[in-house]
Amino acid sequence: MFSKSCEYGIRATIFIASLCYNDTKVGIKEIAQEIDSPMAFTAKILQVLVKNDIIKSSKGVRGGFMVLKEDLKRITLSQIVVAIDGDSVFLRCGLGLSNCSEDHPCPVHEKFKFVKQDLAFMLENTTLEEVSIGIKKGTTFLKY
Amino acid sequence: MFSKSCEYGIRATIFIASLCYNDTKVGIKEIAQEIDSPMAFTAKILQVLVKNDIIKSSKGVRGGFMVLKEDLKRITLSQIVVAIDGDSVFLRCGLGLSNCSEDHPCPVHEKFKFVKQDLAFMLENTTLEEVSIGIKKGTTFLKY
DNA sequence: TTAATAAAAGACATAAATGTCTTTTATTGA
DNA sequence: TCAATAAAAGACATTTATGTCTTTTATTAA
Ligand code: FES
Ligand code: FES
Repeated sequence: MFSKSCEYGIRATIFIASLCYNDTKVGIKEIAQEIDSPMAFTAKILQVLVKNDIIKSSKGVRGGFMVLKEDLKRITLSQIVVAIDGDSVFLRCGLGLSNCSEDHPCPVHEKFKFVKQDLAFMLENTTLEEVSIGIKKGTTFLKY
Repeated sequence: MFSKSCEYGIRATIFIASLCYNDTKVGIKEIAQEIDSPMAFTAKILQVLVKNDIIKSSKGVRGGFMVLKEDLKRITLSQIVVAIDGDSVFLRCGLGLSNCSEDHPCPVHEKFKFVKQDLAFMLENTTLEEVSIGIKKGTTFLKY
């Protein structure tokens, strides 16, 4: 469904968000531990998320990553996915034709249309707040 | 969504199926042309589909690939996908956790569940017959 | 029975995704 | 001002997916 990069990116963002209630910044080492991901690789992905205004970062002593409390309702899964993997998951032809359109449909176009719409709708309407609550409460998990 | 292999595999199978009404076998060269795919690579994928009883093949003069008419209703997109990519698209955790379960859900488990179910249902209930009709009639396309 | 044919099989090549390491830059607190 | 810290940046390494080429095997028709 998503690339590894995207999976790590979502997991990292949710973890960082789950800590934002106490305004704590968190370092890449702890993030990688908590989501069980390769540290250096995850760091690269976080750079993209920072550039896309999804998470904030600060360098130096007491630096780290954080999500702004006011962003919890604004940021959706869709924004994270698009930042890392692009919009191909929703828009691409399911059979790999160069462009997916009603004018030149592949044999599964009508069927895939709904699945892709559902996925897009779900991602666009799922906020960071919603998915980070479970982590804070301990009812959902980010590793194993 | 699917791997390139799987995309080519589905397209090839649909094309072969669209010809099965006149019991014509078709060679790899023509298949690759009609679905605009790399010929040698596509040949490899077709080997897998033959092994999985999705298409038939015969070697030598007047040999080629075909789909049995009686298989048109039996074969579903799901079978093709599983043969090539496995069942990870339906079963894997959307965030890459090692196993997706109600007992140890990731933060998007409840949301993804429905999307994955819908996809699985669609693929399991879409027959080769259904998707090859459009190709025969010329209302759907396998390339560009 | 042989030559032509076409898929199967396997070795090899290339590109893309994933992952690691080192150096640089910015920040902070002593 | 300086040393310590941590992210950013960039070069590099490894693995996986994608794609190609050659040889082998099976089939057919002459
Ligand atoms: S053309 Fe293939 S999904 Fe739209
Ligand atoms: S545990 Fe992640 S989708 Fe089920």
